[in-house]
Amino acid sequence: MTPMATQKEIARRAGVSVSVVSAVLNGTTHTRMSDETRARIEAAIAEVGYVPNDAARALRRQQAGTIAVVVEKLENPAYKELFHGIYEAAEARGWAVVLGDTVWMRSGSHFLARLLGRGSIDAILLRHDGLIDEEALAHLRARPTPVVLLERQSDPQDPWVAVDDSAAARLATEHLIEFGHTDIAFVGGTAGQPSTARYEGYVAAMNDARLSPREHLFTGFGAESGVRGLTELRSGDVLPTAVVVANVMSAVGLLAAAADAGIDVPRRLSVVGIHDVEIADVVRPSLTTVRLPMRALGVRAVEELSALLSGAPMEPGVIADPPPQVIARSSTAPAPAELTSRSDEL
Amino acid sequence: MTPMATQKEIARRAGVSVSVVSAVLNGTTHTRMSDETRARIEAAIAEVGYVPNDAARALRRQQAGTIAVVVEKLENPAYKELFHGIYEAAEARGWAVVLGDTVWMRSGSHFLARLLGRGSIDAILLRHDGLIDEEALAHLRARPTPVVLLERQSDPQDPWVAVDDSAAARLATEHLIEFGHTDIAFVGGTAGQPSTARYEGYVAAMNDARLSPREHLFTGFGAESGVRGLTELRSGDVLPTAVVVANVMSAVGLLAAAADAGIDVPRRLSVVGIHDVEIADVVRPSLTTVRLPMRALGVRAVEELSALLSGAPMEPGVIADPPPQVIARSSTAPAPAELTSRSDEL
DNA sequence: CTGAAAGCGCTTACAG
DNA sequence: CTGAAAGCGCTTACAG
Repeated sequence: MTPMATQKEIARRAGVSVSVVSAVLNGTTHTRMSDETRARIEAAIAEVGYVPNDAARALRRQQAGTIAVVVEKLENPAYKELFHGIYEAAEARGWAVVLGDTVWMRSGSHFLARLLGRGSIDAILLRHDGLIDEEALAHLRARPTPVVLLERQSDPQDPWVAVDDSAAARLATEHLIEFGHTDIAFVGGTAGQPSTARYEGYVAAMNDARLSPREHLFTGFGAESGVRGLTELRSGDVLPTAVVVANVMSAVGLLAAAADAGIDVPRRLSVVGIHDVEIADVVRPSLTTVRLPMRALGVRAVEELSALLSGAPMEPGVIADPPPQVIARSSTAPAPAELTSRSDEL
Repeated sequence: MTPMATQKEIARRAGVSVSVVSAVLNGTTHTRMSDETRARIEAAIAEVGYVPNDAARALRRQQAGTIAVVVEKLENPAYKELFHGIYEAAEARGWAVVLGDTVWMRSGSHFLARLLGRGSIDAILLRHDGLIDEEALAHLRARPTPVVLLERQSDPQDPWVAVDDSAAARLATEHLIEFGHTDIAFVGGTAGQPSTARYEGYVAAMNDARLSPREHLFTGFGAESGVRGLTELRSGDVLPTAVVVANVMSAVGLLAAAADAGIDVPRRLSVVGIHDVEIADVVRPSLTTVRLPMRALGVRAVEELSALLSGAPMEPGVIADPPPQVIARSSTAPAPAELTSRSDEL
């Protein structure tokens, strides 16, 4: 096995020109050749253990066959299904997928350079919750590399696809309302998509039920955010009987904080998290969540990218099918009777 | 801004040859030139918004400046720090990092092709727990692309670095022994690294304390594995008073199963998980863990890769500094007195 | 049915 | 101080 064999070497061994070697490798041109020639070439290919040079191929074809997926907080378990969907759809189209975290995209990083440069990445799928710096975003927009955003954009200068965050929060809220809750809070996220869309869904559900929505408590992401969320709720006049948490890890953090504070979930406080992930099923009490079609989001995103690359951009939009779905577990229950009637007490 | 400007276009605008353009871009050759020329070229570069073509560069330089990191179960929270360490060390050496999951590496995938091919990936960091198929591994080994394994190898034909899994499990076990436990089980993982190393550490600690180790319960990974682990433990004659779990998510799953079964953690059963991740602090009872230097592992792995690429391979080995460390939380407590003396009861 | 040649965009000896 | 040229490994019209 010759480590670095090229088509030239194969051509030499098989006594043909590189054109023919390339032809048997790609099957695009020179399709007609004698079986004997083809066999000789295939033997030589196997003999040297040929692997193509992707850089040369990318340069010549003017496309790398690779797309990048960049998300904020790679460790977010909600991305598991998203990645799977993206991977499957990309493979089906002949693309390799590479992943990265938005924190790697800081100005001047080699990672960013690879995204901005041409030749090694054909397109980018980007999901962020507002923590990415504007400079990096501006860099991206200034490049010809297509970028599809995995979140709703009010100003659709960038193509985007998104799950229905608003509907998800609406469902979560309605689930609580059906349980008789009237004082429901909304906690978590930052000012920006997708948190804002979720808050809007919550407000809509509250308004529909003629209930007063509370202010959006921007506590950020992660378990710590849930802990802070409960602290803020307890520092108010009245502790609500239920809370919608913008993010599943925050919801788990809020659950822990409630346990530590001796607040009984779900009897005194019901909790719903957005995004159904494994951990929701594993904490105690188990967490009621809203399942969002993250896998379908990944598939749609790749389709959008594909359309974009072929010059036929699709309508940006929200994934309607499958719709978000409440997964009821043990963290939600009917509102405590004594509180819904009088609405006081800590 | 001309979307696809090349050095040729810049040279034309500045009235120089591409050699000089390349020189100001890279600063390697043609270092002496008139300030006026340099200024004119820099102006042209800014004017067209030049970005290099990475494929052309990679082809010419015969290196891509990108390393791939492939792990099993991307969603494992223990990787968060590992990725961070790898990223920092790689950036410092001028490499971009791309991530992928081992399940993407199945034969014939475009992702695998990109790893196997030359030109776009200079080297690979690979971590797996035995779930990767041998065929993919054989493919990798047959290529000249350097691979560093992020786990201990008994047969060091591949370079490797690893955290001290054995010491971690030993510490976990000793922590329980200090609490007076004598009947301690070991649950989780598969037959293979790093689970085996952890089991060995457990056995060593038990032997040192003249206690009888139990059999390794191979239940796999993830929360489900912990649930199965508890089921198996309960189906035995005697439920141990403590358990070391090979994997932190499995430990959380075991905690949930214990709660559901009405087994009091930590008063009836103490639980320790390997790997300190955020979730350990957020479940209730919070989970005692052993913290492993995953960030240092990432840094060392990149150093090893760097040495390998420069033809001076380092000694493979275990990261001794910082050493593993027990993070005591609420899932471990002194052994129940009535059980350590009589050792029966369910 | 097969080969010679151009060219993707870059870097780097080499010549002047 | 600057330019012309070769060549990295591939694909693809084009010619025969």
